[in-house]
Amino acid sequence: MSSLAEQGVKTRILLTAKSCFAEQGYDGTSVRQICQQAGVNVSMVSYHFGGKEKVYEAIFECFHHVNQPSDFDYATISPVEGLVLLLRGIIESTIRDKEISDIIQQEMTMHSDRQEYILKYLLPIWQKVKQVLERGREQGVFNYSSLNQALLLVLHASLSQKRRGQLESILEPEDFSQDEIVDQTIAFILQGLGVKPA
Amino acid sequence: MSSLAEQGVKTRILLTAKSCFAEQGYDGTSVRQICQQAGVNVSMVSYHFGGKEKVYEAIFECFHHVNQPSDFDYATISPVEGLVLLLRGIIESTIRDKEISDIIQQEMTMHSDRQEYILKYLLPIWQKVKQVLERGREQGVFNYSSLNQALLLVLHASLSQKRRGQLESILEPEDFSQDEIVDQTIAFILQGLGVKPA
DNA sequence: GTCTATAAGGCGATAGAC
DNA sequence: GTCTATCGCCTTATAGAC
Repeated sequence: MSSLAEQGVKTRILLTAKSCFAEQGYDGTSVRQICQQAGVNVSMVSYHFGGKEKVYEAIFECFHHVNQPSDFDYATISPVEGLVLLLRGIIESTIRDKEISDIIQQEMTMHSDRQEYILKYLLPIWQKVKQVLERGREQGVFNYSSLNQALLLVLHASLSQKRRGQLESILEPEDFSQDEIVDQTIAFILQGLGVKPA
Repeated sequence: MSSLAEQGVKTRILLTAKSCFAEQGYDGTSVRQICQQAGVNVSMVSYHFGGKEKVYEAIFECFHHVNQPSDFDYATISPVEGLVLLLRGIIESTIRDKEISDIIQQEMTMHSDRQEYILKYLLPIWQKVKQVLERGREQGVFNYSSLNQALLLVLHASLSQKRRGQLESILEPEDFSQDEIVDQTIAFILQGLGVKPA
């Protein structure tokens, strides 16, 4: 049922494009390649989406939900709990949909016009992280000098899964479950922020 | 003296290409654009380098020194000191030459053939970081569950400067010196690894 | 070493047939 | 909704003049 071959044309284009953009980048992927790989005629991209750029946008409209911050009430939970919730959401979404997360990572290092589009989805989450960090410092549970630097460090650390592929050759054959990896990442970040173990 | 206009043709191409690749990616940059921006005839790329791909390789041969690990003797320094030395080298090199560091970051998320070329320069350093982490855990100064995960976290945290541009809109107008930023990054990582403050 | 001119092909997009 | 055929542009690379 979820096999590519059984999906409709529009979905096949969308899923194939997502995979290609993630592996080769936007400029490194041609409309022709997407369509060939999706088993679809070249003209279908223009017909169903209106062009290559629109396919790109459609990918995000379709899959942005995976990266949405969980809503919580500041009054009822502590900064540490809030941060853990946010981090868990961010880290799990990068593991759940590696392709989207790769596309985002690529676009963020380039200075493309497409970046603006992506930021629309990411900034609200980053803003939340920032607020939690600030509140935590006010309450004395987080200990850092620069709010900016802390925010950057926290966001980068939560992307730590990204380079597994490249480091494969020097990594150990450990096996931790996905949940354990998420927990270890969160623990590292909390320690880095100077949170005392409970 | 270091103005682009006063350099030789080969150097102008190299510097301009580095800037373009960093901003737009390899596939997003054309030979024609590089040459126009460098004030040089299109054919000069083939003549001096042998093609676009060779220009890319030449960039790394030319600038890899900035990312070389400082050599130190394991017998005379502690794991913490060794890690600090390595991290300082990595972090400072990403700040010193943002372009190279952007190019590396782009290529690492894509699955291109060019990646192999970059890894040649990076793996030795990552290997050193891994060894120091391992030794530190044996001696009880580092505290982490998964060596792989610790390595990934440390390497990602040391790239935390990378997203300043995108986060600009939500960052505070703080001003810390470059040295302070490096120190804060290292402090975060050490704390994350469970190192007790001296 | 540097230039112009051009080759050979891929690109995104679409008009028009079915 | 899907296909073929094609347009016009841009790409990398180079042959040959100076």
